[in-house]
Amino acid sequence: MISKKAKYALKALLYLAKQHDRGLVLISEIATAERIPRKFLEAILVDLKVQQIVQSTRGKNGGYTLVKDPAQISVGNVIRMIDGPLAPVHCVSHLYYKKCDECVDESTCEIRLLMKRVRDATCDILDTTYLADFSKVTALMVEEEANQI
Amino acid sequence: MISKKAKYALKALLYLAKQHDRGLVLISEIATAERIPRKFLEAILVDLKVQQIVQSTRGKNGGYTLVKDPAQISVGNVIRMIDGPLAPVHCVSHLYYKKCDECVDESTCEIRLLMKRVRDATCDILDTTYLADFSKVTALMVEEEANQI
DNA sequence: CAAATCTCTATAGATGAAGTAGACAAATAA
DNA sequence: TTATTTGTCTACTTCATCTATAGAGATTTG
Repeated sequence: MISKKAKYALKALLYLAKQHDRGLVLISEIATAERIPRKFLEAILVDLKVQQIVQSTRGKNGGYTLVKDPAQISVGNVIRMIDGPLAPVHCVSHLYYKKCDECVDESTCEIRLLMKRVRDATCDILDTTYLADFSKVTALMVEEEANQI
Repeated sequence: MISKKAKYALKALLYLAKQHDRGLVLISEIATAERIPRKFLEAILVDLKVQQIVQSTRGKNGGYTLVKDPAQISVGNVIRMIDGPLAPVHCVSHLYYKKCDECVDESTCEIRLLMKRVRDATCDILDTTYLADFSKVTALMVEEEANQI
């Protein structure tokens, strides 16, 4: 299970992706639109700022915006930033690898081999899906492009 | 991430599967062999007993044994018994379905569609892998069959 | 300066994970 | 019957994490 925090982060980023060319977006606008507790969202956006996914401006007319292209922010990385490893056990994680305390011999652990398949299947999906791949986003972007002609 | 409890449950069941035809196995034997805290394992085995995966006998010469055939106990079900849903979000779980609090329209939620793919991929692996599928177990069973001739 | 925004620090309640302790009940064997 | 072995049950602890909330502070604009 991913945390609510990670889900909120995804929703917020998706919202920012939709508004990508409208400049800065208010925290409170995102919170209202996506029904995320405002103060909680603040904390999430700070995390995402530290990770250099978003940037912000203070003061009047301030707000948040994406730093990177929505086509370069993968869902997998967003979840990792908030929740940590996607793998079901630490011992099959690439980025958060840690040996199991109780494991006698990792190289022959059958559970590990099975969990590695789960990890790979999960990462195959989440690491190849980017914010820009969500159809609403792309549909909206196509619309906007059309409007710009 | 699955819990340690679920991992311990799997290891204990796998151990019981290996000893399947040797009758009752002591909690303390499993605990020592798999390096699981003994008292914690007790609690886990009670859970598995409630779920009718194992059965036990008290008193001298007592112990635990599997109730079902190792070829009929899937890893997915074991994890579900201990940890609950395999799905990354409740709203794509079959057995533990629950609507997301903040979701405006589930039918068009893009995150949901993506997570459904993750759930399906995970379940495809874990619900089709049974205790008997672990090679050590099967190898040992083959050996034992040979010895019985 | 006043208003609008983000920022930082602190706190808090609920929940669950992981584990421990100890008395209790049942089966068996001497 | 009694001692021993083994699982059972209840309760508790400790610690961490999740999900927030409150409020003062810093910054920018008009």
